[in-house]
Amino acid sequence: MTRPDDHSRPLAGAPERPSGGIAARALAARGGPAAMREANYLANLNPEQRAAVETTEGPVLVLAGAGTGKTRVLTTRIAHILASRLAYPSQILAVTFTNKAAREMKTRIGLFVGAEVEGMPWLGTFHSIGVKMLRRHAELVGLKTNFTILDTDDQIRLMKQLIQAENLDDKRWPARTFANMVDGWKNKGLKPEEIPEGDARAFANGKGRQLYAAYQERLKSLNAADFGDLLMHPIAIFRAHPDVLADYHRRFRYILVDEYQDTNVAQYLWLRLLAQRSRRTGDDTDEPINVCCVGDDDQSIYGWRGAEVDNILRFEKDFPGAAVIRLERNYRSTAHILGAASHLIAHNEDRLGKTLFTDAGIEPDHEKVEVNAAWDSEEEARAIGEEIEQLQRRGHKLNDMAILVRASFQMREFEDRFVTMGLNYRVIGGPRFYERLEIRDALAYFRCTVQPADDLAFERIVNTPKRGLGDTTVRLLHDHARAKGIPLMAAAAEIAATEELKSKPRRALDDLTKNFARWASLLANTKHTDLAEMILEESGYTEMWQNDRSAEAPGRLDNLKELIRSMEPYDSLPGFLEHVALVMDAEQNADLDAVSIMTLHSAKGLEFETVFLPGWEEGLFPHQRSLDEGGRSGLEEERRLAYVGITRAKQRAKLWFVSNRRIHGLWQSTIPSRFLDELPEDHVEVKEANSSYGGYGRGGMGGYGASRWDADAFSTTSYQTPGWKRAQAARAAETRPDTAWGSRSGHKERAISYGDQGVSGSDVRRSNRETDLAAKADRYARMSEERAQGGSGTAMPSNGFAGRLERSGRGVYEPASGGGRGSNRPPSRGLGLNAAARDGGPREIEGTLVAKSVATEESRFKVGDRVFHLKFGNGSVAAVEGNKLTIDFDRAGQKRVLEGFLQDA
DNA sequence: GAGGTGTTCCTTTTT
DNA sequence: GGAACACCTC
Repeated sequence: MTRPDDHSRPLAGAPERPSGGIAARALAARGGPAAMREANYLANLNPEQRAAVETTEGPVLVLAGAGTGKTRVLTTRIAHILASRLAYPSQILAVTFTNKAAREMKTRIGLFVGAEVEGMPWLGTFHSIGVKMLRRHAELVGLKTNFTILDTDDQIRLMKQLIQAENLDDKRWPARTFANMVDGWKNKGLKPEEIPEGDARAFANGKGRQLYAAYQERLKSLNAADFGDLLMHPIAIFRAHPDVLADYHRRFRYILVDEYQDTNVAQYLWLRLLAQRSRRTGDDTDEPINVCCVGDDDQSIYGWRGAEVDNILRFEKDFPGAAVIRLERNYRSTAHILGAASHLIAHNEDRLGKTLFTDAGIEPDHEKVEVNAAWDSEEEARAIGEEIEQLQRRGHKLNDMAILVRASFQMREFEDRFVTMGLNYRVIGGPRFYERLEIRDALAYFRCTVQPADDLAFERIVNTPKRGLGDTTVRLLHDHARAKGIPLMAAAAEIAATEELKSKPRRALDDLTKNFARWASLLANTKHTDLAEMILEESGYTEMWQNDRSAEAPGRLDNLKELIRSMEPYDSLPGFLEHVALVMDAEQNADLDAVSIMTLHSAKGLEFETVFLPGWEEGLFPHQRSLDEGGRSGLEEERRLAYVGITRAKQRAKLWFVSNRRIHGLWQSTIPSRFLDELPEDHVEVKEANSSYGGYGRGGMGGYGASRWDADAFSTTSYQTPGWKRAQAARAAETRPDTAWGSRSGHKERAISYGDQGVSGSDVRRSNRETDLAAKADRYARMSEERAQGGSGTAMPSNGFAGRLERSGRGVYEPASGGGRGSNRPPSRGLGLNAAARDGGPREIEGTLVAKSVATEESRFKVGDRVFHLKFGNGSVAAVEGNKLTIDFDRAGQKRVLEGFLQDA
């Protein structure tokens, strides 16, 4: 591993800027050398970090690799600015993406400078700072200062109304899809009149633009803003009102941005407006722009929601003369883990290039990155569960272990397993507290109390609990409200005072509106928690759940109590609601020792002693959809995700892949991820999948291969082990495309080709186990033979990338029976056909094509033949209909399967 | 208006 | 397989 010594080299050809020079001068001018000497917080920094902290003047880009002390640099930098009296706390704008990051920064700066953090009003997330600015200038975009912030759910309901108002089929044009589109536009900073023509046409027969504009109008009339607006509006304000912008220019002396690689266009525009100026202060000198962005292009994993890596790649152009500082000295992981991660990420082309290194050498007790194989996802969960217990027995804390999955459906298997085992776990980033139904209902009540004009909140709870105020009544309210230009609540009150409704709904409306009026009158002089409780009681909401017999009702009641409790720290109901709108997460209890389960995405920024990375299979990871929709850049983002995953580990990274996984309810055979191929041999140990042979399934814990985790088993296996060979063999089988996820075929083909392989009885997997295991060895042997004939399946790091990409471009899977065209068909043709069907063609065509190819063939099996099936083992043919066969399996019972999955026994 | 049944979808997710 | 949603019936 090389150790770059020029830690502040520019990105590309830009003149080197003397790092520290200006800073030193500034320091001398303002704080004097004494400030430097006293600054013992600098002593703990390495030279690169120190440069990042001390280069206070002018634009700075800090490329901070995983585990190189990014947060430390950011916080120390702020502390340094404060301690050196370069700026007051209120003159520093520091933005993060998540509340968690903001909180952490606040805490850590507090450790340096004490109470001064309280005075850092401009440290927060993009959105919270956006709200703050917007509340100050709301009238400039036609809002009132007390505008409400809509969450996604409100947003979708609103859009649905608009779509229906246009007489569009809201099934054909779902509000959710439209919400995503609008989100995407806002991420790009585009107003309705600015969206590309193509986008505008794409939705609702060309009504996209019109709907977007109508939506914005609706928001304005509701005095509401969605998340995107929290940045869009400030941008519009800055552009239209230079005086406002100039005011912020005067205010902020330093701007710091965390996770710069994740910024989207809107955030970028917002930042640039704030940061790009010749600062004209009273003394009329142009000072340089002191913007400091910290990020890691290798950890950019949010492209799919609008993040533009390009922002970080382009930093020097945007801010000429920028100092670029690379942090490459890693303090987190062992050399094996770093070696594996670095080698993997080196397969990406679009990167600024960093090489992580560690000062710690390779110690004998450092474990290599492990690659493990399992038969199916159940075994994977079981084996990982047992390994966790082993580690626990050796004294490791569960809190130090994490399972990082690509997709959340993978979590379930682990949860099931851990529940059975009695192993503590916590799921991070599951359904968020404030997104729960009962919480949202309760919040809607509070919103209506605080803000009677909040129509969306009103609609949400007008008939919850049931009050006999159904569609008819609500429509009447709408009409009345619209006709008179008043909010729903007011309309309700008016209508309740007339004879327009029958007595029952009229009475209900009257009660409801009077209740809200009464609660509102209590706002000023009642403790907010008491009031909240009162509202839930008196509205009948609590009672509704008390009377609910369903299993989740008690939990919901608990959540409501928790909600009231979480309001304690706030001083008013409105204050609490503002917080909730921006902070959707709730703290988890950290006292419990538990394994963390989370997605790779939510693992960014975290670290664990031991990290389990299951599901490294083609199609799942890299995810098929990323490949289909993102092409090469999609693949690269997946690879960055893999990089993020591995670099979460301090001591141990354990990768897993399985041969069979159930996807959308169907069992599918899978092949190891190409990313496994891209790992360097030196730092990786391929574990033997001895569960295939051990007494697995004979019940009892450790039933399969207790030796597996013995010290001996950790010894010198490598790429020559049976495990690796099997992996390669399985991969080689890809040349004859017989796996669903490995192919580029769309969903439709998969569903049809594999439809009959689904397991109908839930008992099958268990009863089938022994068969599976015997079959496994068999199957691998077959694969090896095929591999011998079919050329090398090896893809070594240097060339593996290109090879794999090409190979993934295959045609529709065709069952391998009767010498079908599947394997012989030229890839290009297959791909073209697929791509056309997938991208443009009507779905019907796609279905027909495939259905035809599957259905017209005659079976080569006849009743009575003995057959072998990968999942169900051996059996005999009971009936034949075209290529669909009914098989009496020896262990799995009778199944209907596609011929393509059968072989001669 | 409520409750039961059919249909469709299925990556990642913050604010 | 299963959740979420839409539609349909009583």
